[in-house]
Amino acid sequence: MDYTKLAELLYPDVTKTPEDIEALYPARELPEGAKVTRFAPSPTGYMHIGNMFSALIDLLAARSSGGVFYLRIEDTDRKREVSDAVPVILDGLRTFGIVPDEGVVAAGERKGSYGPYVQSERTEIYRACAKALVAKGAAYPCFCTPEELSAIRSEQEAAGENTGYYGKYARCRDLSLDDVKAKLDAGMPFVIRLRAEAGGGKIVVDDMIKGKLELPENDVDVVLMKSDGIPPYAFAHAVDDHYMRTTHVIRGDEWVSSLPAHIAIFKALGFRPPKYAHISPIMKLDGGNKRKLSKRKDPEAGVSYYMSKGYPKQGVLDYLCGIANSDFEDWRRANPDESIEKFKFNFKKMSSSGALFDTAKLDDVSKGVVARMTADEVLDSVLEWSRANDAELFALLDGDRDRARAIFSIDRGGKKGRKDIAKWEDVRGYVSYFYDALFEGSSTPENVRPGDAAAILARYAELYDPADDRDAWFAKIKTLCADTGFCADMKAYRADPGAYPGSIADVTNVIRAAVTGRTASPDLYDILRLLGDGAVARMKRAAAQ
RNA sequence: GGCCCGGUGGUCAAGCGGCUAAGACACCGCCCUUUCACGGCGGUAACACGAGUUCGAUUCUCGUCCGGGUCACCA
Repeated sequence: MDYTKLAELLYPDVTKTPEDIEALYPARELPEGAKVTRFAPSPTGYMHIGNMFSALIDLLAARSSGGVFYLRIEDTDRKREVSDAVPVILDGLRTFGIVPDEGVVAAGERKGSYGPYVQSERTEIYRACAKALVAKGAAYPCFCTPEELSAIRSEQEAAGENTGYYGKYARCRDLSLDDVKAKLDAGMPFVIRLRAEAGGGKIVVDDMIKGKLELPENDVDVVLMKSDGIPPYAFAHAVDDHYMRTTHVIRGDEWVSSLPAHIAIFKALGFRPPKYAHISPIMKLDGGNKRKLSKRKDPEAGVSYYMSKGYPKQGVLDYLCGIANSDFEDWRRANPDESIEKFKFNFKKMSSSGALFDTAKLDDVSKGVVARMTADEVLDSVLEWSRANDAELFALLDGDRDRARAIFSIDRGGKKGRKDIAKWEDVRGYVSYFYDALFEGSSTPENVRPGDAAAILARYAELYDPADDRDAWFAKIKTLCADTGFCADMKAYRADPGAYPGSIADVTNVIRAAVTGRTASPDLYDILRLLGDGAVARMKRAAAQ
């Protein structure tokens, strides 16, 4: 069989060779040990948190080694393609601060000299490689129809054999040149398949995360070019990552089972495979069992969820970094203001089993991040978020920015970091009592008798003067205690709680609850000053009830 | 079902033949505090099970069980 003729028959118009292409993409000039990574999403219009996680690992691996992180669009499945999906990916990445330095860096913006970075624009390259493979006898055309293939599969299933196009089931493997010519002339569609080598043995791959992986050698004649002339994932992966000079392929571990086929393709092409890092999926607890976060069932599986809730980017990033390398938390404590790109990321420290997504932990990390922000940073972020997600809140805040800034300034700065905002969605509740439109009404602490509470409020409404400074203000609280029989000295109170109707803590809480509707809030003195007459009105109203 | 991978407190996790088995989140208690927080201190709580190897197994081997992934002209 003259494979060259077969190749000519299949791809008469292809004149380029893999060597020609090779010359176009010389080795990258990077420092020793630099990692070239890539995030390669398909444009489905949806971004999974797991995808973002792997993009983060790409970024970390590249940055911590002085390498390059690029983004490639894998749009080889025309059926699944969604229009305008690329901006969704880019937006998701950008709002969480993951910005590639090469490839498709923004909608309509490409950078780098290893492109094109969109697979649908690379068919010329794939065709040249496919042709060369056929000419070498390493690949061949297959005319089997989907019906024939599924018949083969059922036959194999019935016989209890492995499914796939291999061995005796690979019917098109040894078609003669004339057979091929006849089928081509008849206009039959075809795919190009890899002529798999014997198989039966084992291959060992040293995964960056999972360590030694012992896998069965590939014996399936996998599809290299689909009948639409576009390659499926595996072939595109091999040629793109080779020509784009990727050093480390980081992807979900659902790919490890197809790794032998990928390695076989690299080998057939004469390319050296990259290093692989297969990351475990992010899981969720469901009815006592762990399972992969599902796009259909779990809203929190989508990156858009975190965008719409308004999680600050550093909160999400830090949480994810903590999942990636558990010593990240210590590093963050030691370097509170450093960019995560400075973190010395280590593949070996990644877990080889799937981590459960812990929203309580995410919230805690995120609260820590927000607690360190200045009032202006908080205001700007909340404004930006609410503009798109909470029009009422935006109008309130934007209507008087100075007042909004003053609200966010309470207990902020210095060592008093309050941790009550995890995400911008929480802000509405946090500021509600500062705005009559959002105020939910006064309440009374459970451990104070209603009569006492009313007396405290009525008296304090007379006593309170917005002009008082902090000391004068507190002196009046003490006066209030004396007037109502409550104990002004916490130590004395603790020594003999039964002797008083309550303590100064109860007194302040009565006022707090009347004014804010809750028993936990930032500094009362500051709140009262911001509320002014409104606070007094609330106290009077609550006292009258 | 075949083939891979995994199993340390409720969760994330250190650990690599000998330890009172780290730490973080959550929870509980105490302290600090004019309130609420923050913070500090302390507490409850774990090596899936069974064999083997070994003087000694959380660590090594095998089996069981459980969990996950994958078996397309989808990625």
